[in-house]
Amino acid sequence: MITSPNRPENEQADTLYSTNQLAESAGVTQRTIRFYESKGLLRPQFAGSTRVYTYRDRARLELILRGKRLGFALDEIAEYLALYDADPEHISQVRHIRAKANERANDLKVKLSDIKITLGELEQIKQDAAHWLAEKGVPLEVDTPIKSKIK
Amino acid sequence: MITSPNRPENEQADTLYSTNQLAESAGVTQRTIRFYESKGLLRPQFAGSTRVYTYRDRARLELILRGKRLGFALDEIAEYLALYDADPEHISQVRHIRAKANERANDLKVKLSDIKITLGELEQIKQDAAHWLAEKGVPLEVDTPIKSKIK
DNA sequence: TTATAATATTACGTTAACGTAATTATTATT
DNA sequence: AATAATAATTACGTTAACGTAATATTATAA
Repeated sequence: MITSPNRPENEQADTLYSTNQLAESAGVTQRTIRFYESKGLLRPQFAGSTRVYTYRDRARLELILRGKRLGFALDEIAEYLALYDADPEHISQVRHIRAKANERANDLKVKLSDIKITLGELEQIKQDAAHWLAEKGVPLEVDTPIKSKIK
Repeated sequence: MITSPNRPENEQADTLYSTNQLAESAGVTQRTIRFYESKGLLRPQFAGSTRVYTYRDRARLELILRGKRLGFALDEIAEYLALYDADPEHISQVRHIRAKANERANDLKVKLSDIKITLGELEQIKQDAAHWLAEKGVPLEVDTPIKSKIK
């Protein structure tokens, strides 16, 4: 109801993945996949005893990995995923989702600010270094044969 | 040389901190402070056997905590701090710093993009929820006595 | 149908980043 | 000087997030 992960355009809606395939396509190990399942983050279908993943599972995995890149713990990511899962019946549930989404957004705004500040500092460092090198009259980078060839 | 952390305006340049004071002022434990020292992230002065921290150490601690908020590991943060530490003699060192700063900036740009995407998704979730609630003709939030009082 | 390759299950191991004592100096206060 | 409050040292404990076998089941290919 609320929102659901989009199907990537360049991928068949009905593509199915084995554990291994899903893992490789995302650049993680099977262990990681089954670990996420054990934590309830992924819930594949089964064909007998073999796990079968759909593009939905793949999208969820992407969300998980993005959360990781942003430094969130798996249980925080689980909460985030729950915002997509819910097919809420009751008003209180929808309110809860809205509130949670808001919390999460606020967390992210702090990170956004941290990142901007840090990028500014890094830029400063880079400029200082560049000036220092310019004063010495030397190029910013070493002129490697490979680079000059590419250029 | 290159760049150094700024002294916070509203803090004396000569304020000194004990381990405990530094910890409390940053909202961490002494253990954390000494742990960071053991990893080489902080290098306080000593008065006898007692550690003495300056505003510089405090600034470094802030950098460390910001790095943590962004999901960086301590050894990555150590690399970042090294960009401030270095008082480089050689051209190769300055080039190295510039290159590292650039790498770091690129990492951060990925995170920045991740954050923006996620913020967009959260916004979508919030809007969906808001519309759903609007259709039902109910208010977005529960009207608590406290909130209405504040208002 | 047997060999080969994928999957699954089980379970112990590992690393980072501290937590949590317990014990031992130091320093400060009465 | 005795006591109390801080600080430091030492060291074992903990949690998250997997890694790394080892073994057992399928599933598939020859």
